[in-house]
Amino acid sequence: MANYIWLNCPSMKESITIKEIARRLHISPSTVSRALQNSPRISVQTRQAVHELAEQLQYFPSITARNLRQGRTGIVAVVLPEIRENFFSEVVNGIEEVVFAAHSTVALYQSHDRYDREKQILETLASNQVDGVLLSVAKESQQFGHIQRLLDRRIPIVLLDRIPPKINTHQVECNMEKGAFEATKWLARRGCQRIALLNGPQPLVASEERYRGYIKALIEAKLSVENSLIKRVDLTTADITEKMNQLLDTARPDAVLAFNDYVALDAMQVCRSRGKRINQDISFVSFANLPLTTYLEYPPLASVEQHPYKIGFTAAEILMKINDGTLNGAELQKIVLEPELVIREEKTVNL
Amino acid sequence: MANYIWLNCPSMKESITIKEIARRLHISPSTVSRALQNSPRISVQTRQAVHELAEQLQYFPSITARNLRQGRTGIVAVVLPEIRENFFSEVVNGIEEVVFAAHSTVALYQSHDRYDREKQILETLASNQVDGVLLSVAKESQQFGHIQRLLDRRIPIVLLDRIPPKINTHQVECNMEKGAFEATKWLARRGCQRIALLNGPQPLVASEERYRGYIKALIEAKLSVENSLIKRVDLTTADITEKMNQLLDTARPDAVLAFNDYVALDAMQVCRSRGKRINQDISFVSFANLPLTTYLEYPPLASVEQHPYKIGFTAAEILMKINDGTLNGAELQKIVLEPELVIREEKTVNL
DNA sequence: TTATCTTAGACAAACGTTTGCACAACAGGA
DNA sequence: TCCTGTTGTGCAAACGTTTGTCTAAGATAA
Repeated sequence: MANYIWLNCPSMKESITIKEIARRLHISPSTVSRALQNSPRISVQTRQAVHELAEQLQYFPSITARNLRQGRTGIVAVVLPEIRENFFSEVVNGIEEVVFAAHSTVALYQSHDRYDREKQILETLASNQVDGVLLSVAKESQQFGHIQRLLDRRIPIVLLDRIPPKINTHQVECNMEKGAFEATKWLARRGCQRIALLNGPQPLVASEERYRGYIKALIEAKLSVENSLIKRVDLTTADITEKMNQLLDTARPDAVLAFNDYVALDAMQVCRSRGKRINQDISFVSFANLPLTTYLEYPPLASVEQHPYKIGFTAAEILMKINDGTLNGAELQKIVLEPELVIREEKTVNL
Repeated sequence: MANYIWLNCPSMKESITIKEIARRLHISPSTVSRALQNSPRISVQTRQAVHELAEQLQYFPSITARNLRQGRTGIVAVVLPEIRENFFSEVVNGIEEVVFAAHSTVALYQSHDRYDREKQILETLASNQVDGVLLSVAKESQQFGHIQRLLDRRIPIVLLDRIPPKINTHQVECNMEKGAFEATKWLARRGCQRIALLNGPQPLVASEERYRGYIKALIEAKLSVENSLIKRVDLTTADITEKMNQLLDTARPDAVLAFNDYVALDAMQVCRSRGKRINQDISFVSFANLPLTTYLEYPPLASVEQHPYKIGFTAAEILMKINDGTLNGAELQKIVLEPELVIREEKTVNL
């Protein structure tokens, strides 16, 4: 109520446009437009006059109008499962760096790992006519028609990290087979003989990759592959606890390669509660290299760093290059980054 | 190169518009527009026909055109220090929920706690003509002209959590004075006599608030206020370590109220390395209630929950209500949420 | 029958840019 | 004098919506 007269005062509302500048300088809007773009077709005097007046009047171009005219929006949609996961917030960091530098805007959407939400988001994007989409699919998603529909609308998409099968578009991921291979090999070299794999859920490509790397390393190290040493978890604490207990009961592992740090941490709780000394009776290696592990009494001995920042950065770069024509959108970019095995200084229990 | 002829094929590029639907149904575009909006001015038959054809042709409205016409952008800019901090990613979650439901878009910007970056971002926003800004200022920022300039351009701003002085706009924060008060009182009731305060840096309003609540509780509990029990840290591990060591050397605290969970964790490392038994010889309480604390051997006994999700949610709601006229932008909203002291089940060292 | 009211829809302007084309003025060369 | 360039600018259309006003036809009432 307070200031409603003031708010309705029309003179305050009018924002100055190209037309207004043109009117004041007695020239045409097209001239002003070109002058602002520093077109060589406009004389230096006119250009200067326009720039001065624009500055003086605090002119800001209407991005909306420009977008409409030019058929672009300057918006890059980022669709991720959950930014509170450190991996994804780092991905966003990498993306933002590139997109901001290119004077575009990051529009953020979270699927919270739910298929229906992801679908709804992509449908929204179709009408928003974004310049491109960076997508990491939800854990839950099993069908991918929504992605294909966006591609059909000629919206460039770059898939990050979680790459669904059968979708033919640009992608950036980290070679987790190699990561699992290196991690397992490292455990074997350290003398571990019974290395367990606490893998992720079946449908995830990431689980498949880790499995392959693990097996490959066992073979190379001449260790036998035992099914009792391999478990899949659905990433809930309850399930992780159950499977870790099963491992301890039946397989007597001396090391565990965990799907990610969270799985490792939950599994370690189980081991501790059963009197095992972490990294002494049983060694842990996992994926992700979360910053929180620095605060742990007994963090995993090593972690496979997946370079999330670089994944985001690279994916965003591909999109920007496609949009400015540096890269031909028709040639699909499929980039595989190399992971890195980060070894921590060893902390063992000394009672 | 591959498909460039195909890409240039004009027939593929044309997206269907209201005009196209109108042409096919031999009616005018305005009728189509109104039909799509289910205007009662259009007959039921026509409405149905329009909807059917729109569906069949996969019509998506051009948000850009609509925005231009309606003088809005549908974009809410979110400017935060760092989304990898759990607090802020939860804030984003709350914001996204509201903004997405209102069919608007979240544009994300991170200042990385740097003043120059924050300034640059807000300048960009001025020309992008966003519908509103949700801002949590950078730790580094001491001057706030960039915020005022945005307000001068009639762009509604809601400040979150970190509220700078002298800026008169909407704000949502959590009452940290009360949080500190409750936390300190709880420690006192538990029998702690020498409660230290490991506070944040001077310029932060948040530090001031915690200080006041701490003092108030000490007085109420009839404990003496000792300067040697109060330290300020700059939130780096090095400084925290130094100040915690000073505390142990000179003040013999039996409890520590830490600025946030990270400060608490670093300080606890120091205590452990000096042989103190956490939550037995020295009790910890802090702010934030990070999820990582569930994985800790000895988490802080209690944490002051600041409800970041709710902060984001509330702030976004204010913005949306201002923009749809439910709320008058001229009446400033200053909302203070109540914190909550979360008590953990006690874990003590049992050697 | 005429006057008034409703209904369903059409017309056209507007939002603020950008850009292809036209054009006037002036120059230089033949 | 005419032709051809060059330079600087204006005109108008276009991007895809939304919305105020107008109209024609039919309905109702006097």
